Amino acid sequence: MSGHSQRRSPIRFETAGPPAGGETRARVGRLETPHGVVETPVFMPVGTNATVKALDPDDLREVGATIILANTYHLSLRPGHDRIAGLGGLHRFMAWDRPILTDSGGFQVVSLGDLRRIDEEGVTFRSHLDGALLHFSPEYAIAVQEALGADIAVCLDQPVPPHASSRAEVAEATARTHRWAERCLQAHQREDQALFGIIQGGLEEDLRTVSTEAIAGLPFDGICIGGLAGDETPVQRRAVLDVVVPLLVDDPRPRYLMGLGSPLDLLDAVDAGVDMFDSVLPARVARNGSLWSPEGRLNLRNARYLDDPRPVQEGCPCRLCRTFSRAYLAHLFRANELLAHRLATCHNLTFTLDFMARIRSAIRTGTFPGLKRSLRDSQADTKGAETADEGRVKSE
RNA sequence: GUGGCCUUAGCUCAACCGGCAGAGCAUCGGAUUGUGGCUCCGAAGGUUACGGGUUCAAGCCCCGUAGGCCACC
Repeated sequence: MSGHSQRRSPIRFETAGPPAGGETRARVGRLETPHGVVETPVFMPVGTNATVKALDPDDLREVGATIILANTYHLSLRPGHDRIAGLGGLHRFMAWDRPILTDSGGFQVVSLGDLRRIDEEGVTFRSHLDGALLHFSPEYAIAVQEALGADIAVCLDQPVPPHASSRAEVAEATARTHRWAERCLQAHQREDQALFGIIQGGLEEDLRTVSTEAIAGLPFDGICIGGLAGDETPVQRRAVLDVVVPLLVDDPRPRYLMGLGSPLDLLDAVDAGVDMFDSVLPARVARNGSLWSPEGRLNLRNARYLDDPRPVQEGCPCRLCRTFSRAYLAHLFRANELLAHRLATCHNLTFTLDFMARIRSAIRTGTFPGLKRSLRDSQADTKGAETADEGRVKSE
């Protein structure tokens, strides 16, 4: 461990910690990276294939994205990390000059299905593109990410779906994740790229404790909390965060909960003390016709919107709401038009990033607990808007 | 005008020798959390063109009517 204790971090993170013993652990921060500053808590849109699906970089800036996530696994297969490196690196390749974080491919190992074998050396699995047998090791995941050249790389880990795994399996995957974390640190060379380690441990309190201490004990630039945003309940997730975050309370590094994206989930995790998030959720549901608003969720494929001249969300500054009606968007979805994807994605990302901006503002002014209570009581999250309306009517 | 074939869910079509009328698409609703890019799940939808007949039982067999297609005149 002493071998890498000399690492100089290419990022700086300043945070104003909340008063100890207060009502919330929510905090704001300022993350300086080689490609710019990121205000936290932050939501990172996911751009798997070096594109946030349906959007271009102008759209991304317009929706308020300050940092995005791209995917090591996918880009290594296509177009290939060496090709991207030869073309000047990921930032230049995709024409996005702001910060990027690359995921390690660990998640794909569990999400891409059955044909995989995990041993101490790494993961053997089949390409989702052509079925070719491939191998990912911690060292290879780092090499790929160094070639891509994102501002932040993360370790190859072994996430475990809590409900499909025994305690012994979670313990084994967690211990292996720690060993791989050390190998990733040893392998990582680029001085202009940060490296985050990943905590595992499933839903087991003691394993989460062990994992937090193991990862926080290594000289990473940030701490990821993995293995959540899956099939656990919000209560179970919060219980894990209430184990992990207090152990990091004096740790100056950013905390990144991988995979979380629904507004109420984000709110609760910020409250628990998390700084960074990513998720495919707002973009994916947008492409399937679900539009988020303060009143709840609108399914634009529903017949009720076919004659609705109002914008999806009154007063929303996004490309969709400032120009087009619900009726028009409903038509685009039914006609399977590509523009529906772009407009809906712009809206949901605007909504999500604006939501995070409101959270940051509330934290700064000390009103976050009130914001949290009012949002939670309104139960407006991403459930159906009409359902929420009916609930209100019934309660009167 | 004559002959042949046809008419089943909104659409395109299945349904063995007469034995509980189905599918795809469309419609309606739901899902989606470190992305395998038009996905997944569910629901509704029928006087089988119409009127008779035979039969324990008819989408299916018989008669008639209406409509459609093809060929011939």
